[in-house]
Amino acid sequence: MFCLDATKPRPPIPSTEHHSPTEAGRQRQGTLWSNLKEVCDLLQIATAVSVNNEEVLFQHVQFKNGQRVHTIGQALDYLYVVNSGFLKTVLIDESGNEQVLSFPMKGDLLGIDGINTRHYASEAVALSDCDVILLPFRKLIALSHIHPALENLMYRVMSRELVREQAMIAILGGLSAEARVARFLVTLAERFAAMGYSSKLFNLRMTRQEIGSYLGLTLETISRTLSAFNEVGLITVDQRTIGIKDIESLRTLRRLSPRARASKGGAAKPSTPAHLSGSAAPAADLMHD
Amino acid sequence: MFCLDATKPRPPIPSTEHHSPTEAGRQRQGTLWSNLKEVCDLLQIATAVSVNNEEVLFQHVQFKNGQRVHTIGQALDYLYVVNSGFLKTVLIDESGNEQVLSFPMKGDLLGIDGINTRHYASEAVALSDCDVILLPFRKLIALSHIHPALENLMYRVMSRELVREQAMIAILGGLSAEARVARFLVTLAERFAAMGYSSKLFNLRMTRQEIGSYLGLTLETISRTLSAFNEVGLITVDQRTIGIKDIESLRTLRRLSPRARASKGGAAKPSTPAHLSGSAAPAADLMHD
DNA sequence: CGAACAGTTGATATCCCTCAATGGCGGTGG
DNA sequence: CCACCGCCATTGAGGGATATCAACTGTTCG
Repeated sequence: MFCLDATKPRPPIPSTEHHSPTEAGRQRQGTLWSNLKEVCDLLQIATAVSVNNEEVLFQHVQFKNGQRVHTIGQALDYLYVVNSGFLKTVLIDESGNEQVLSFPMKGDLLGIDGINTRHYASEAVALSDCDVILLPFRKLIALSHIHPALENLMYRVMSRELVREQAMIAILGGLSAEARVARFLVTLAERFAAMGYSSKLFNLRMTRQEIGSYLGLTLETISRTLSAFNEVGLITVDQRTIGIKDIESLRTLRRLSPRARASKGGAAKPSTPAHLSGSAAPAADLMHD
Repeated sequence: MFCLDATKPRPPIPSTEHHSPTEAGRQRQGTLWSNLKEVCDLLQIATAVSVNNEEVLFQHVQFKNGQRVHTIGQALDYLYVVNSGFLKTVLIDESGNEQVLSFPMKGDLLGIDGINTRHYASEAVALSDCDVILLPFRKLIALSHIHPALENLMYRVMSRELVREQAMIAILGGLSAEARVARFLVTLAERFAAMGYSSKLFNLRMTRQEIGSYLGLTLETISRTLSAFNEVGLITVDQRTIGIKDIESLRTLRRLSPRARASKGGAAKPSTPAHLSGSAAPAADLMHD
């Protein structure tokens, strides 16, 4: 039902005992529920002490493509853990423009930006059908008093999110359009890999417009840059299907050489990727000295 | 007893003197110490329950201009609360370039980006002589078990920081150079006001280079933009001394009109600020539709 | 099938970066 | 004291990266 169709049929995670390969939780009264341990596992942080508590169960909720998990200003009652599916979080500026902040997927925690004011500061929208676990905030805090490992996990997840945003600031502040798109693809590939999906071939869940907003660029620049990467053989592009051909070059790319960017029907694709300039190969057109 | 008097005789410019008169703490054995309540007050979050604990004291440490409070990769032993002075936090990218992430000042909490990995993810450098309170991380967590208000405060401070970074991402992702500088000045003015200093006249603690890194611009662009704002009468500039003349226009500014930007000796400064285009006055040269 | 939306590509405009020269300011040492 | 030096800031000229505007195609979905 979830649609990472670009990959071969491979069970995404080393399947654990008592639930489906991709989704945590067990049926009860027609809805899915997860215990504390499953939630912690999902958050991907190696909890020193494994939490075992079968009494407390957290309810799953499904959201259809386009539905909002929470909106700006809404009172904070829950945090949310994504169990499956893809979302975006956005800020709406004073004149109604959307700024995409992140593309949460399986294992990500939503809502922590609302803890300070007790009202969500951003909006979370499903980009595909999603399965999300509800964590009643007050109950969660109470639980953390019983399970120090959970308290520890909360701090770490929030800190991790902070570091991610710092990295985003560095990308927006210092990198060229091409480098931003390259990093975006690498990060996406790594996240897919961490989820057990193919990191070589995947589908983008978001529009060029949304990618552009996320990276501080226009949709046309996203489209052009992907085409340029395709031209040079770094990736393949077909609409939203992306194939990663040379992740190492993407990882270190600072800027395509002018020749590579200009080429159209001309001398394209020599087998050696001398078209690129990355940190390892100091060339004349590097961005930072 | 202690002297958290943000209302009092205010030094118009917190310029060269090393310590402002608004410092918490009491002397003991030649060094300053603060109790838990003072720390919570400093963090500026209205703690529902006031924490009273005279037994636990936190040590102050002084840093001179240029000294580092913590560095990237260093083991996380403390969080730090700024009691006085000004700092920057920076990321160092793979080729040694500095990316400024924030300009912490009184009441800001440093080090939380290190909680996840137990190693600081960024570097904090003093931009003036600073007085900083050491919060031993483990002790802090232990204390939070005794004082629920402190636990609450920790979550809120981290969430607040997250929201600040989201705002930064939105600025970098969506605003023009002029709008970024304008927002920077407004934010700075508001923070000075919150600290009890003048929001109309203050000294920048950082170089144009550092502002540029922070805002994703070059030092020349910062300089030019400040000059342009000065030209139009929004601010006065003399080296690092900034006078705010029209904070409302700065707050809503999207872009200076081409005319205003070009003017040099020409028809400058009509008394009505029709030079500006902000969200309230839709003009032809707005950035977003 | 057609309308709305998503994506591609081209031509042009422009914002901001890069490179360069100059001047101010604060230290330091003769 | 003043010359000198390094760092910071200002300003100009020019170019390049990216936005903007526009046309066209492909896709989706009622």
